[in-house]
Amino acid sequence: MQRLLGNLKIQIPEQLYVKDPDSSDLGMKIVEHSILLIEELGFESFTFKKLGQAIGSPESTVYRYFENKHKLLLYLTSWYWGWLEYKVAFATANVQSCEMQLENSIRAICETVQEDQDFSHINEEKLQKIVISESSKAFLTKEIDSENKNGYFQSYKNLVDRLESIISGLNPKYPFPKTLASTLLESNHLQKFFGAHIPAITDIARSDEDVIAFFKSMTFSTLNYGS
Amino acid sequence: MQRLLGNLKIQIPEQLYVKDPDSSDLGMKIVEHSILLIEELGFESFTFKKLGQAIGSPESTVYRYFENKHKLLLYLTSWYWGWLEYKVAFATANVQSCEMQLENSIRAICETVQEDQDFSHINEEKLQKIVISESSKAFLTKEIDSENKNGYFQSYKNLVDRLESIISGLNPKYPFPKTLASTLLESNHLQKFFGAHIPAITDIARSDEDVIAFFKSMTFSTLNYGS
DNA sequence: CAGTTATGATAGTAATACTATTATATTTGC
DNA sequence: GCAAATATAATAGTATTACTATCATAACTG
Repeated sequence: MQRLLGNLKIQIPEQLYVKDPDSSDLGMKIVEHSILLIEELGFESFTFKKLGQAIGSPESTVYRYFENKHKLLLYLTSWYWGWLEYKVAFATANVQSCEMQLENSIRAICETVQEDQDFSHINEEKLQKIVISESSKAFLTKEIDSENKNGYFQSYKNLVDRLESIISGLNPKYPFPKTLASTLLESNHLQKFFGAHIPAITDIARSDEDVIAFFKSMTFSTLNYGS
Repeated sequence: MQRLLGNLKIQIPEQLYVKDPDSSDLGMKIVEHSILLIEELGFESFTFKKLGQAIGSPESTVYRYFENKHKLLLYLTSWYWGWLEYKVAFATANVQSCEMQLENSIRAICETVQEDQDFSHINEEKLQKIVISESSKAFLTKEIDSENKNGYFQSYKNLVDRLESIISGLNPKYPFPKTLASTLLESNHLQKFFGAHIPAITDIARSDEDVIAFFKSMTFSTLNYGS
């Protein structure tokens, strides 16, 4: 998939930041380098102090944009979900056949970002790696209920809704369209991670085609569209 | 499922502990209360200091059994996988039909532990909740490759192997038996978590029957055993 | 009963995740 | 063009975490 529209801003729930990082050069630098650093160090070893060093600012400056690193992670994952929803929308636009819509969506979900597609300051390739390894830590917390209530997961819900309607378009009687959608999204990450790090528990090698074949077969046969 | 055999010890890779917690009363108390505390506080807020307070020992004592809380989590999840493998083995023993074996396995995987089945000092109900919310944190780390090399995930692999052979028993030509197995295990947790905390992204209510219906349909249709 | 091992009691340290304060730029409105 | 507001830098400080170390005592073992 080629470059997306140049001047399109991905919406992030404003509860996730103190000050919109898109509103200043410094804010964008914070986001840009947080992606580089989290990808490099892993989320546990990533700190605002290190991020401050990377951008040449004191850590207190970072705190003026994000309350803490958990919210920064939520911000980054929300950006990714928004971006992916956009990719799915694009991949299904003007496609008549529901089957083709779903197939294209699965490809969009499973496709490994190949190189920085330069959506401004965001390195999508590294962001995708972060999402694979770290995104579940954004919701697997004791604060999940209040955070969900506060709308922190809106971007994820939007994406699931879009996938749900594509799935239901193909088989309106299928009783688990959302479950299938969220399973596709999360399992894609897990299988990619297993393929790269615990190969004994998956048949997926490193190519996207394996993952796509698995999820296509799973999805279409579950929906009784035998693949 | 009723109580398992009384004097059966679940094997845990010995790299995961400094001193076998099963070898002393204090060790078992550590494991017992770590389950209660992690379930109560969540893994992030759980500390060895709090655990020490809970058992009336200084935190240095806890360190004599476990190097750090990450390894303790690996120990607990390994115990759970070992226990689940045992449950699956039991649920499929003497069952002739491959279909029935797989169905029973799916039930065993998805069944919510109803009450403490009192496998000695382990509260399986709470341990299962921990596995649902915290187990992926045990592998989603930057140290995954060396830890995998060191055999930290052996219990998980054993379980996946067992499921794989059941799946392949039903359809020997299916190319993704391990992927399907690990997807079942992980997605079951995720969907239970979503059902309880982010209901907008799943169709699963709180009953096990929904999850079982979803995974049965997914599994059998993928294996061309149309359900 | 001596020797070993396990545990308790206590202290200490570097790093983390913040919060606070003050000074200095930079931008904006008039 | 300047005062006022705002953003950032510089620096300090604090409670907690995740350990490590030391020494005394209790318990078990041969």
